[in-house]
Amino acid sequence: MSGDQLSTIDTLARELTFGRGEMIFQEGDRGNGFYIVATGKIKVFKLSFEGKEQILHIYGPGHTFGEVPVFEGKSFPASSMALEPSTILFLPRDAFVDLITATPALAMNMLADLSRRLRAFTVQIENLSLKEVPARLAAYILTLARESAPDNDPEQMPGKVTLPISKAQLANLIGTTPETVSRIFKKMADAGLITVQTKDILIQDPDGLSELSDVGRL
Amino acid sequence: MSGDQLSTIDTLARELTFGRGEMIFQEGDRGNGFYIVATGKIKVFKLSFEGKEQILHIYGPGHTFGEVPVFEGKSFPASSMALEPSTILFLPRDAFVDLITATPALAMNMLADLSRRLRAFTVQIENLSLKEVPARLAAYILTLARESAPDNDPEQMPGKVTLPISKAQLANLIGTTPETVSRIFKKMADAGLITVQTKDILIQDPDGLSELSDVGRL
DNA sequence: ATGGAACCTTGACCTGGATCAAGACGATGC
DNA sequence: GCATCGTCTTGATCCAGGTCAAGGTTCCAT
Repeated sequence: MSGDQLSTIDTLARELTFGRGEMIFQEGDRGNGFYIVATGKIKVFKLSFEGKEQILHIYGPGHTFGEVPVFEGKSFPASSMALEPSTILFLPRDAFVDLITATPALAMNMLADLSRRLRAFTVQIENLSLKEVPARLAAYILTLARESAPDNDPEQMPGKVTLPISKAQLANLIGTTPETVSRIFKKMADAGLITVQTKDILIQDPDGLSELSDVGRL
Repeated sequence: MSGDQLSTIDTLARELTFGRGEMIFQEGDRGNGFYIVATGKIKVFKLSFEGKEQILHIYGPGHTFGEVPVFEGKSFPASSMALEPSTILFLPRDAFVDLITATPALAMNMLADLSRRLRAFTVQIENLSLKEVPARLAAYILTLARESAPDNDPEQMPGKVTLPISKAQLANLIGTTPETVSRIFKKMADAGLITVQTKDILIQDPDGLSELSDVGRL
């Protein structure tokens, strides 16, 4: 987004603060606006009938979320909660729709953003239905490493990553349980792929990890 | 879309024909345009390393698909194949981007369309990770029934639906195997929920089905 | 530093559903 | 009508990973 667009948005937005664990919206709520993370970290997730959780996204500063109902009408398809103390900008629907209608470049940005999100879901569905847990975990570690590489240059992938969330949240994100995450980390370590030190993961064998993320058998 | 927009699109589009089983595009292909189903039926899907398939969408006449690369740059995140002889309109990227930039209403339509698709993926992820196969199957049957209800009025849900795809494709769509689909249909019939006659499904107990789609235990 | 609350790990057990293999059914052409 | 091919069903077996239960760590706040 250009600086111009951002400053216009500033005048439209209301700033909200949430403590760790506070709900931002609930699945089924009528959405009359959407959100931008200013500081902190939030998750968007679904709960099953029995209370099991599947995380759909985890977003930090700069990310927008909750815009599906803005464009589609209807209600939020999932719920959202602050993972740590966070400040969130809320953009009311009507003013934003006016703005985006008047600003083709903003509309194109929004289309690109939703498209990226569709791609991300595509990958998540592939992971959940076509890969086993070891492959999903390997893929997650590699994604983390790639994201934190300077210039996103895969050649500069760091040898150490730090988990940005608890292992329990990580389990929910990749569609499994904390117990299983723990066991697979152990197996990966035994196989010489990584070393786990609390929240830090040393990547011993990037190629091996990469193969595991495709082939999936440990 | 208004008639005006459609006729403009007509002049931009190229018409393509595909036989049953023909590929429309492959995951990773550079997308320099997107598609509208004119007649026939197509699937969008991912393949695993070992060749297992997960269907992401099945689309009939009127649906657009393959627009993610148009807005995001990059390549198709999944592959697409004709399920029956189909005619497909292809819209080249550049002309369409010009048109959408000049036509705010069209941009809003596109945003609404992508938002609907995000919602659909949200449901699919929920199904894959939070529900067991019986619940997914029940949900699929109910979705079929609701879609074919007059005016989409749930009160008018028909007592019979006809599967629009083979049971093998259905299995791929809900993330399981033909064997399992067969067994669960049998159990549902034994429980008095439905009767299966080849491609026709008589819905005996809509409420029971609905409960199964939430609670998931048969 | 110390007590407590999250969070994480490990073990034992169990089950949903995948896989493999073989037959039944149904549609299509000859 | 009969052979053939694709689609579906049924049975037997197996295993990834979920669940339950019991310690072990880490991180705070006091």
